[in-house]
Amino acid sequence: MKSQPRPTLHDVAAQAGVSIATVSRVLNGGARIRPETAQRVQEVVRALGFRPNRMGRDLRRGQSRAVGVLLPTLANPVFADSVSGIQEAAREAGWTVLITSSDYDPAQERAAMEGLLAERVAGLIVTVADAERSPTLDALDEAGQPYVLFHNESPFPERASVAVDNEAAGADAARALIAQGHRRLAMVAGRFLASDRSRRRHRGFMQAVAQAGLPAPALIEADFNAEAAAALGGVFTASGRPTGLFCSNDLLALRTIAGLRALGLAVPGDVSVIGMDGINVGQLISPSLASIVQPAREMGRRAFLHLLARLAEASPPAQIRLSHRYRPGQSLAAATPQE
Amino acid sequence: MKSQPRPTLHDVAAQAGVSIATVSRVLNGGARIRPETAQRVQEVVRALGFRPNRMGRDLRRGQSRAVGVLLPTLANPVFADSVSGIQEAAREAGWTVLITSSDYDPAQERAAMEGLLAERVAGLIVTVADAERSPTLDALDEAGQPYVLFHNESPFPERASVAVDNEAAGADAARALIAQGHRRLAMVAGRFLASDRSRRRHRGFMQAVAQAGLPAPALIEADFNAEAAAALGGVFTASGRPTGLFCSNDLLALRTIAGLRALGLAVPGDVSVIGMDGINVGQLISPSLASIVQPAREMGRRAFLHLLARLAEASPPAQIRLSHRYRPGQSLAAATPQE
DNA sequence: GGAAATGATGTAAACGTTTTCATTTTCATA
DNA sequence: TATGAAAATGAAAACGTTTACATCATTTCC
Repeated sequence: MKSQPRPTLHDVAAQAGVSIATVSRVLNGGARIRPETAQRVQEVVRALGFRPNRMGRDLRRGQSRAVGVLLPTLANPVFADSVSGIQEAAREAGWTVLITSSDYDPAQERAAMEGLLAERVAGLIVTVADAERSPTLDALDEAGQPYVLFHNESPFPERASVAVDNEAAGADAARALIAQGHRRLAMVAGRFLASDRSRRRHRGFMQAVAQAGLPAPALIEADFNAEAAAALGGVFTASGRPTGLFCSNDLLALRTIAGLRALGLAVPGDVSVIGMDGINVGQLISPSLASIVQPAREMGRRAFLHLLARLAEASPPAQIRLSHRYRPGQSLAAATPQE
Repeated sequence: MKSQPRPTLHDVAAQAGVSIATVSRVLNGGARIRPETAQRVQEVVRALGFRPNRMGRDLRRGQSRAVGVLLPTLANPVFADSVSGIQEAAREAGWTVLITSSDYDPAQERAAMEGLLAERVAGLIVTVADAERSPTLDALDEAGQPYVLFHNESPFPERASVAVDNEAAGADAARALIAQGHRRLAMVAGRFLASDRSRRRHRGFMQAVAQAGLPAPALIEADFNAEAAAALGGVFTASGRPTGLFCSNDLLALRTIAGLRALGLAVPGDVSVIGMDGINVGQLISPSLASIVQPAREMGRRAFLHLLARLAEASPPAQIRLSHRYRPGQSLAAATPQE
């Protein structure tokens, strides 16, 4: 079955005995049309199953009611959920969403962004590795492309963003561990402190620990792909090993727990672990994962809405901070007194 | 900073002292152009940072080198991975991917599909709840819209599809349990046997069990959102309760295991569990999740490539079956002899 | 009852490309 | 050098919309 040509404005106009301009006006509203004419047109539109051709419309308008989204990966549920939020808000507004992912690779990040620009998206929602030093962002600025940072925070106030307060989140993670009596802490970060997210969480974590008068936590950098156990080994064979661990995201926390298990350490028996993101599976597993929860879906919604506002020049760039919250889990238990 | 107007073919043509037709030809290749002219044009293109406007191009071509993807949800990693595969293949081919999700809701499914059609995508990759009875698919057929079923299998050979052999997968799950000495089995499905995937897996599972001469397994329908424990309670309080459980997907398996735990049953101590999909987190948790693995990413790639072939009318509709495989996990252990 | 204002609709240009067809240039051959 | 085929390029139409402007019909007001 070959797809027969879809009806155009001309077909509708001919059938309804009016001009294409009138049809267009009926469809777009806002113009004065005689009610009976409007109704007749509507009927033909329905009868023919007419849908405006987006290409013609966009070309004429000079804008494609589409936003581009650039994320590290969809494999991390926190991003998948964020995307759902974006899509939800976009659908309500009648916009289209183009999604690309960078797999944490700067080259792919740049290429994906170029692709979105070629698509003539009206604006972008981007999560970059490091918003404080990003060629990708510089290129966007230079091109004058409107965008909203997502999950990133920028030191430049003219760069709009939607994120949680990662520094405060790191601090809250520390306090959650400390409140359960943990005194020797450590943080596990992905292969980057080349990530502003990780860095901020780390900074907040360190500050809260220092404020509590505790010794400075070790920082364990564990490559996402390598065996987490290897990286953990160094810190955990030493005497006086940490009893409380903050992992910079939940997926990493799961890997870390698996690594600890491989080392013969029990969670939370020997070590308590808290992650960040609040992914759903964290609550299904045993021990359930304590985490600093990000409102991923809501963040997506807000990012889209803020971008829309920016595009309409209805609002100046804002650095929107949504609030995170601590979700207890079995992976974070009270420190054993003798430790 | 306002985005200044991007250069068009006209700008390039003027600057290079040729006509827009020549520029177009240089860019699209396939036409005979004097090398020196081509080079001059290329230089101007680079200098001006010209990128062809997709709207103009698509409008003229009458086709929007874009494919639409309709999935139940991105929250299930098996779909997120599938999308990555699609995007990867699409990027290589220079196509754009539009993603929508239905959240398992027929109304949203239909609405999302309408949205994609309005977008004038060239073709669709769709996962529907039930491919054997789907108004959505009927509508697509009627509109003459090319599409490829994804994760679905259709009884109609003219409907192209890319999926694993779900029936065989169900059978393999049964055999994996049986091979470990389990004799009393049950299957847990989501809120639907209104899903062809679940039905096929169920059918294969039942057949393999019957073939082994074992009593027919109970079917437990557990709403995804409700407490799985409730649904499980009925089967597991009775004497002679099952020792082997096949869950129709991994996410459901995780929920089920949590439900069993709530009932005071240990996995795999009291009950062995095998899921399906092979999501990554399954290998991070403890006990690790035994599963029938789908090659999600590869399925995505193949779905896109097959759709492309169909669009080019380079191949007739095929029902492509990719092979699944059994991945052992700690959640499936040998049955205790006395059981 | 006529002028002016208002309301409804039509005409045509424009958006940036690709592509058909016509035209010019090039170059080998007679 | 004249001829013509082949190669290179240009002119213009078309894709389906939106919208400024023009036009026509209707009402309103004196």
